[in-house]
Amino acid sequence: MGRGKIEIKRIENATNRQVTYSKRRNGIFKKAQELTVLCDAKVSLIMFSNTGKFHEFISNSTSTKKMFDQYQKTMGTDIWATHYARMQESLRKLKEINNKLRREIRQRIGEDLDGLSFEEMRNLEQKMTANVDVVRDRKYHVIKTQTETYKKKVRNLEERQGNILLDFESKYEDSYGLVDNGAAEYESAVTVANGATNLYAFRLHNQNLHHHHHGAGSFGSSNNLRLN
Amino acid sequence: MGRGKIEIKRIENATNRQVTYSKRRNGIFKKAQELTVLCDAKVSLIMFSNTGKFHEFISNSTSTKKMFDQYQKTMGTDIWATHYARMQESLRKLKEINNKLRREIRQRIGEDLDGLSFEEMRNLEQKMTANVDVVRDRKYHVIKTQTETYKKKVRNLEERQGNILLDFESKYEDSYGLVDNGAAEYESAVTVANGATNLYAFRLHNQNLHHHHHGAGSFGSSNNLRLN
DNA sequence: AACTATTTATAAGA
DNA sequence: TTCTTATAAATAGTT
Repeated sequence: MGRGKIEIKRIENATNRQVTYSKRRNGIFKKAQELTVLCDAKVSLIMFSNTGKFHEFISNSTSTKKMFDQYQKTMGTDIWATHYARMQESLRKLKEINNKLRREIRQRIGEDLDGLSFEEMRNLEQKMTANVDVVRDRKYHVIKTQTETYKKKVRNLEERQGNILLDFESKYEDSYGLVDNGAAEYESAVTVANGATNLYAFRLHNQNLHHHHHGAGSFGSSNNLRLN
Repeated sequence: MGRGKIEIKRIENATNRQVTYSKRRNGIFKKAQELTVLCDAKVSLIMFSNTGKFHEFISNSTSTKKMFDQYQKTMGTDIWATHYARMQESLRKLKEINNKLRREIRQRIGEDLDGLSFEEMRNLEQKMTANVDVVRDRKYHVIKTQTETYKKKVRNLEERQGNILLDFESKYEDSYGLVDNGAAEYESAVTVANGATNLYAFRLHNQNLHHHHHGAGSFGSSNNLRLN
């Protein structure tokens, strides 16, 4: 249909090809529109030219997304239908689980008990009582552990303090008059600040003294704090 | 293009419409194929007739799925991408809520308590104890209600039974010899079976007797069942 | 499903 | 691109 008959094969001249694409594209769109109206059909027409240019026709009675969905339903294929369905299913299940969890919690805080029989209530109460016991035990365990941790910390601190005192005494025992000297006080403070670093050294030469301290009770009831 | 010019509007004759659909469908498919070859283009053509019949054309250089993907990329990924993203988000949120609910329950059954401080444990225990109290109260309420319902039922049954007996006695008091008669027994059974229907009548002429029964204790400890 | 008188699409040229 | 126009192609109505 034109000045001459053409063979249906790729048009090598790019300009020609582009012109023909444009003309025939309009033609096919017109045909699609006519089919839509004449036959009350739904048509989705998507095309990309060889240069990547995009054009589409869609019957005004529908949308491209609808056509995609309908296509997939018809073909029974799963482009993303299965994925979509799987997500829907996941959502549904999660919501269901969610509701069950919520109900369980609500029952455990004393709401939503209307549907329960006496037996169910009895079971629920028993479970809850047992669970409270577990929590209570755990609580005691925590406070006990915490107390022991504090106890150890206190013991360490006391030991270190004792060591510092001993160290200080041995360092300055032959210059008693300097005890109130500012410089001496400064030294002491530094030692405390560096306590962590020096602690091990202190320990080494006080190992034997420790029992002595303990036995003599020279640091008072250090191992029997109120934290017990 | 035909024996006569036609107006582009819905063809009302169904047969005609179907024939035209068929002819034009072939025409448009041929055009699509020619466009594909001549212009090296990619075409996806999907159509549904008004009767729901499906037909498609796809350039042999591509596939419908590829066209879908390319379409979405071209359009800025916005057909079901947002829908998809929204679902993903919903899923994520639901999972998060779910985990929180699970954790709460696990804590309430005495698991997953490792992260809790003493204070938190104390609060949890207090909450749980209070909640158990609520459940226990509710349990008592249920058993009490249930007991009272049973009590009422028993009272009704006893009353009806008494009425039947009274009725029976008054009916046959002057023909004592018939008590063991089969017919009499049948009558009695019928009366019992129709108890509900006759109950009101019985009640009417036994209203005064009721207190008497009660006071005399002639039906035993009917109002002091073990259900209390 | 085939026929064919017409309409429509479009190839080539401007 | 758009218009023109000769000609090919499509198709409405008919058989």
